[in-house]
Formats: sequence, C-alpha cells, structure tokens
Amino acid sequence: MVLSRFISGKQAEVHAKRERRKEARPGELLDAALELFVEKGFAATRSEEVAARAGVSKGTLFLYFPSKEELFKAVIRENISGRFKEWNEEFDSFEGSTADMLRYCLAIWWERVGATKASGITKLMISEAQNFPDIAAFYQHEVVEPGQDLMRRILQRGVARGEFEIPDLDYAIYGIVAPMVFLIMSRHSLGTCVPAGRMLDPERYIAAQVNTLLHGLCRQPAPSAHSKENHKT
Amino acid sequence: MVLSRFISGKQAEVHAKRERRKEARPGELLDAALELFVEKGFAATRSEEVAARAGVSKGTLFLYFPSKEELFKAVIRENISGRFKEWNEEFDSFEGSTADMLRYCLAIWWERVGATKASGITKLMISEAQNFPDIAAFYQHEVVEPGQDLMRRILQRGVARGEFEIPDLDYAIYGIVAPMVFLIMSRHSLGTCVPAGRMLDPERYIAAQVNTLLHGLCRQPAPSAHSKENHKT
Amino acid sequence: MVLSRFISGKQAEVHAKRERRKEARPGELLDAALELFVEKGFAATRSEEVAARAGVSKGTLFLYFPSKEELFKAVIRENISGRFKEWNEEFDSFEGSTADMLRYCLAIWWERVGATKASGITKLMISEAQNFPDIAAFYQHEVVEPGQDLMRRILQRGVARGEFEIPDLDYAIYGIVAPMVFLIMSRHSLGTCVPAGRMLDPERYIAAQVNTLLHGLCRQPAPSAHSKENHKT
Amino acid sequence: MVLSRFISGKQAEVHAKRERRKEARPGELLDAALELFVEKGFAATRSEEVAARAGVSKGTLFLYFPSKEELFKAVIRENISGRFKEWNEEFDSFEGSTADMLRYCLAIWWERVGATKASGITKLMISEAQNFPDIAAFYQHEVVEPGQDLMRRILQRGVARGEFEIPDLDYAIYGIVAPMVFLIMSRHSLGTCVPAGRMLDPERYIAAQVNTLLHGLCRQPAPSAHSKENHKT
DNA sequence: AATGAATGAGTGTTCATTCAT
DNA sequence: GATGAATGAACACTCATTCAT
Repeated sequence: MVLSRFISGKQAEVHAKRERRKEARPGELLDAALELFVEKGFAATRSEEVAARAGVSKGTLFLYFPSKEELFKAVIRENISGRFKEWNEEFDSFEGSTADMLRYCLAIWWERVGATKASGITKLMISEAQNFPDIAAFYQHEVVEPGQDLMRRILQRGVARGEFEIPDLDYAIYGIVAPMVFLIMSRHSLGTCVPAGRMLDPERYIAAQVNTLLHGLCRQPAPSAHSKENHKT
Repeated sequence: MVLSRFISGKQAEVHAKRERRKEARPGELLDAALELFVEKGFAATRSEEVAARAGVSKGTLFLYFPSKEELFKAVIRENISGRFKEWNEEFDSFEGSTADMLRYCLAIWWERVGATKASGITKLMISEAQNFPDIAAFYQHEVVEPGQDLMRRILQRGVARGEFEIPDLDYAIYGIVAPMVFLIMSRHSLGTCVPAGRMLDPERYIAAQVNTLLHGLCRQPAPSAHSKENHKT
Repeated sequence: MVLSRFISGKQAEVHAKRERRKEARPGELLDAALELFVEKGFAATRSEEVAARAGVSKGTLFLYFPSKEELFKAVIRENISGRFKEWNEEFDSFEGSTADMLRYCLAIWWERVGATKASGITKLMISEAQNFPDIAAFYQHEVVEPGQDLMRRILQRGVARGEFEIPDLDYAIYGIVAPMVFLIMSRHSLGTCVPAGRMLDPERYIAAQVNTLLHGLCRQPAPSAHSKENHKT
Repeated sequence: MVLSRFISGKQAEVHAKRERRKEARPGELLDAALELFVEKGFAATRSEEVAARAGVSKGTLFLYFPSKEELFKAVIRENISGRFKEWNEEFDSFEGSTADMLRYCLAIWWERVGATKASGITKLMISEAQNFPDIAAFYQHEVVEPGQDLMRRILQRGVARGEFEIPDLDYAIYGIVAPMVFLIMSRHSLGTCVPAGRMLDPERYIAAQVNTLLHGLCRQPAPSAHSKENHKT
C-alpha cells in the first residue's frame, strides 16, 4: 500500500511534470522562435534550430504549429498584447505634470517592453513586414496605432494643460516613438557589433531623449519664476 | 575611305554599346539586389529574382559576383559612399546659425540619401547585421561612426557658439539620428502597409522633428528680443 | 506479464528492424557509390543515382555523408581494410615451397579481393588519384606499400631458400603486381566491352601468369632429378 | 612599289603565320584535351580549361569540335595510330632470337608510345571506357587486338623456333601486356603521388620484367653449353 | 575566324514537412 | 504525444554551348 502509493505518487508526479511540460511546449517554442527570428531573420532560421532551442525534436514543432509560417504568425500574435487598454487607464488616472507623465511612460515602457523579449517583435516586424503583409497590417492596427494614439493623447494633454506647445501634433508623436524604436534596433542589431563598452546605456539614453524632447537643444531664455518644469524636476 | 570609316564607326558604336552593357551590368545587378534584399530580406531573395529584375539570366549574375553572399557584400560596399569627407567640408564652411545648419543637413540628407535607394542599406544592415558581422562592423565604422561624428560636431558648434545647451552631448546625437532611421524604416517596412494617405510626408516629418529637436515640446517663456533663433527663421 | 512481454518483444523487433535499416544505410550507400564511381567515374556519377541505387532518396544520402566528396573518401576508407597484417601472418606460417606460396597467395587474393567489389577501388584510385591526392597518398601508404612489401617478402623467402634467382628484386615484385592490376582493369573497364566469350577467365589467367612468372617463357634445359619445383606441382 | 611589296610581304607572312596557327589549332586543342582528360578525367575537365591550355578562347574550341564529347572522341581517334602494320613488317624482317625481339619490341614501344603523350590514351580509355562504349570498342579493335596479335605472333615465333615453351599461349601474352599497362598507369596516376625518388625507372622496370618474363623467378638448373639465351645476352 | 558575354539545363545541397515507429 | 529517419521541392551554383560582335 505504502509502496503502491509511493509508486502512484511518483507516477502522478511524473505525469504532472509531463503535463506541465506539454502545456509549456507551445510557449517554449514561441520563445525560441522569437529569439531566433530576431537574431537571424525568419528565412535564415531553420525549423530544427527552433525545436532544438526549445529542447524538443523537429517533429514536435510541427505537432504544435502546422508550418513555419504559422509559427511566425503565432510568435507575433502571442507577443502583441493588448496592453494598451491598461495603459490608457493609467493615463487617465495620472495626476502629475505631462512632462513627468512622459518620463514615467518611457520608463515603464522600457521596463515592460524595451528590456524584454517583446522588443524583438518590433525588429521582427520591421524586417519581415513585406513578407507577411497581413501580419503587418494586424501589428499596425494592434500595436502601432494604439501606441501612437497613446502618444497623441499624452501630447494633447500637455497642450490642453498649457504645458506643451506643439505646432504639428500628428507628427510630433514620432519624436517619442522614433527614439524608442531606435533603441530597440540598436540593441537587436547593429549595436551588438560595437565593443561592449560602447553599447547604449538604456537609462541614460532615455533620459537624454526625454530631455531633448521636452526642452529642445536651443538654449532657453532665463525661465520666469513660475515655470512648471523647473519646480518638478 | 568613307565606307571604311563608316564601317569602323558602326563597329565602334556597336562595340561601345556592348561595352556599355557589360560595364553597366554589375550596377544593374547591385541595384536589383538592393531593392530585393530590402524588400524581402537576404535569405528570402532568390538569386534568380535578382537576375530577372536586372534583366539577365541566372548564370549572368554569377559571372559578376561569385556568390550570393559576395553580392550582398558588394551591395553594401557599393552604397556606402565616403560622402562624409565632403559633408564635413560643407560643415566647416557653413556660416549661418547652427539651427539652420541642422535644418540644412537634414534637408540634404533627405535629398541625397533618405529619398534614394541608398536608404535601403540602413534597413538591410539592421535586418542582416547578425548574419554578416564583418559587414556590420565595416558599416559601423564607415557609416555609423562618421555620421555620429558629424552630428556631434554640429551639436558642439551649437554649444560653442552659445546657441545650444546640451547636458549629455554624446547621447543627444541620437535625437537627430533616431528620427532619420525611423523615417527610413517607415518607408521601407511597416509604413508601406498603411493606406497611402497615411504614409509619412517626409518634408513635414523632418520639419516637425527639427522643430521638436530645437525647441522641445515644453512651452517656452516669451523670448527676449535678442533671441537668435527668432531672427533667422 | 506474458502480454507485456509480447508487446515489448514486438516493439523490440520493430525497433530492431528500423535500427537495422538505419545502420545498414551507410553501407548500402557506400556499396552503391563504389559501383557507380567505378563504372562511370566520380564526376560523372550523380548523387541522386547513388541514392537511387541504394534505394533511398537524394536527401537521405546527405543525411549520412555531408558531401559527395566525403562520400568518395568514405568509399575508399571503407574498402581499404588492413588485411595485410593477417596476410603477413599467413606468410610466416606457410610451410610449402615459395612457388606454392605464390600460387596460394594469388588464389586467395582473387577470392578475397579480385573477385569482390573491393577490386573496384583499384580502378577508382587509378582514375581519380590526381583529383584526390590526399586519398591517393593514403591508399599508397595503406594498400600499395604493404602489398608490395608482402610481395617482396615472398620473393626474398624464395631467394633465401634457394628456390628463386632474382637479379633485381625491388623491380621483380611488379611481375606479380602488374598482372593482378591488369586483371582488375580488364574486368572493370575495357574488358567489359569485348564479347562475353572473350572475357578473361580469371583462374586460367592467374594460372598462366604464375606459370610464366615462375618458369619464364624460355624453354628450359632438362631439369635435373632433384629440382624442387617438379616434385611439388 | 617597294613599299607595297614590303607590306604585302609582311601581310603574307602574317597571313602565313595565321594559317599555320589556324591549321595547328585542332592539334593544339587535341593535345591540351588529352593532357587534361588524362590528368583529371573527362567529366572533371572543363572545356574552358582545354581552350585555355591551347591558348585560345572558349568559343574557338567549339569552332573545331561540335561538343565536348566529340572532342573526346577526336582525342582518342587522333592518338590511335595504325602503327601496327609497320610494326608487323618490322616483325617479319627481324632476324635475331625471339628473346632479343621481345627486348627490342618493348624498347621501341617505350620510346614511341610509353614515354610519349600517346600513353595517356591508355589511361584515358581505361577510365572512360564505360562512358564511351563505342569508342572503347573501336579502341579494342584498333589497338588492343592488333597489339595482342603482335604479341601472339612473337610468342608463336619463339615456340616455332624452339626457343620458347608456352603451355597457354593465348593467356601468356598478358605477361607482356600487363607490365606495360601497369607502367603507364603508374606514370599517369598513383605513381605521381609517391616521392620523386621512388618513381619507377622505366628502363630498369622494363629490363626487370623482360628478364622475369624470359627466365622466370625459379632458379634454373645449370644451363647446357648451347643455350641460346646465354650466348646472346 | 575568333571572341567572350550570355544562357539555362543540370547538379550538389538544404530544409520544411511527413510519418512509421 | 514524441521522435527522427526519410522525403523531395527548392535553391545556389556550374559549365557546355550559343551567338552577337
């Protein structure tokens, strides 16, 4: 009895572990695929490599994804989270200056996206958009547009509160987006070829970009006493 | 006599036409390859397609380039012009305000690089850097660093002349570089998937970025009468 | 218990069959390759033919050998058995006359090499030596030299025992080697083009060569009563 | 007048040289082809190499030979001389001992065939017989059979004159043929891979083979006073 | 006649995908 | 469900052959 319980306990445990592995499989494969697609490009990545990195055999990959192309699509879908609703809510409840909000946004973005594997998606989409137009359209709709909308709302808030002065608001948003995209590209591509010491320091990079973004390069006349910015920072 | 001259003239002409074709071939192939590599990626582009777009047969491609990989390298090399010396000279002789200089720089960059086929190189390098590390290092050395050096000199000029105020100069240069890279990426990748009317208008885009770059988003206190910027623009 | 044993027995059997096929593959491919390389030459043999003759698809060939050239090298290596040690031992323990020894040697050479697929290697090496100099050197060292050493030992034994009289021993060995090589060439090459009835009969061929080798063409003076040779044969 | 004669003289001279070259072309091409086919095999030799070694362009080769295969056939045909009639006549008028005749024959063969480019044909035929069966049959008929007939006539002469004693005459001829073929193979193939000092010395090789051929390896009883051989050599 | 640029059928090799185990 | 041996379509690259000059 004790023995049998031990045995069945062991079996159950094994079974459970297997189940866990089984359920984890697709995720592990998607992670492996994301990494490799980002590193080497979709076409240059072999299915077998993906399987190997996920610790399974070639055949198993095709058990979960009917083709390499479907794997690609799944990689994108999996990593395109609809986080924007949540962020929009944070936006609504934010109470500080819009400059602070922008700083906060970028810091959070770095923490939750830029520094994570998810940032690889951006590089992947940029590299493969032309080969997967439907996915690109989906990404455009699900990620790019909501992202830009959020940026626009931030800027509009700044303008509405008299903090910002923006002649061309629709295009000003790229002043925020471009540095983030550039940072990702740097970390996933050319930046990896420079000597380690000269790689971009993300925090410093973001700080510098926010500073330029808010105040510009031009020397500003001596601020009057009630300038909001100077109080806050 | 006349006849013989006519004949040799004709032969020379024909010969010249052939010669011209032969000499033009590599360029035509490089152009075709650049286009296709940018569109579809290196691995996903078939040699035969490159040849077909250049109007020759598969075999002819290999008459001029010993392998697809050498073709890739030649595409990069061909399009990495050492234009920076020339630009540095223009820099030295520029006499206006540094803000104007920046505007001028971006305008001619757009005209000479951004709007041309050469801009595809940037997308190509970003997509393939990991697969061609030696080429990436070369590009880093020949294009990225000189470009960043030029940006740094511009910013330093602005600071030296008391026009700019820049806390972190080394990282501020990305405020100029990132928007340009983003513009290129947009035009060669995801941007091509949005409805035609919503594609970025480059002039407007550059104007907006320069404006943000110079003055920032934050509303500035009423400028005093002798502000340089307002005189010039 | 019985059932489980039956099942595992069946599985083991099936597995074994698969294993056997998998393990047999390289050998089947090497055999097919040897045949075709001998028949048509290395360059003129298509990889797909080799695969087809081994009963597998083109791709499978490359599962076992990374390239056609490696296949060639494997074919040679596989068939260059270090049989010479064994033969040298037989040599040491042989007790009859050296003439008998020579007859015996050629007979078993025919049986174990000449009549088998292994003889194709000689033709192959002769045809391809210049294109695969490293393999040729290996063959020279592993086959040619040991073979010639063995011949030399036989002749030396004959001389030492007063049976043979050989003015130029180093070159006399070719009197044995040349007819064997010729026989192989005949069977693998030109000889296959003559009408079936006129193909060399190997036993008769070997007998005739041994006879000439031992006694020469010239009519010999009536042998004295104690001549060894005449007793034995 | 003088001038014009000079010119036309010069032109004629140039023309003559051209003519000579033009007429020499096919021969130069055949020589180049023979060398390369022998060295590398038919399939592994590129047409362009042949042309290059003959000092002409690729196109010119096809001006003289409609295809690579026809070139091969021409190479063989060109080098299969019907020298056997002439040799048969020498045979009829030879007056010495048959042993001397054999020595003379092999010496002449070495001088006129073995040491010349023509010997490459043998290697070529052995390598390619299976791929060019009609050529092989032709070679068999034009070279192999006449050669063997000549050998047979020599042996028959020896037997008829009471000089030779040959149990199996039809197969005894290979005792002469095989060493010659072996010598050729050695010089064109594996032999080229051994250190220079260990290459076969043809004269010594032939002498050794003839000696074995005539007297065999076995020590012969003391010859009686009237043995022909001992007088002559 | 001679050239050599151009061709495209042919071959070695890869790799996504299948399927028997 | 998992495996990995097997497949064959696809692709890089070669080279005999053509033909405009």
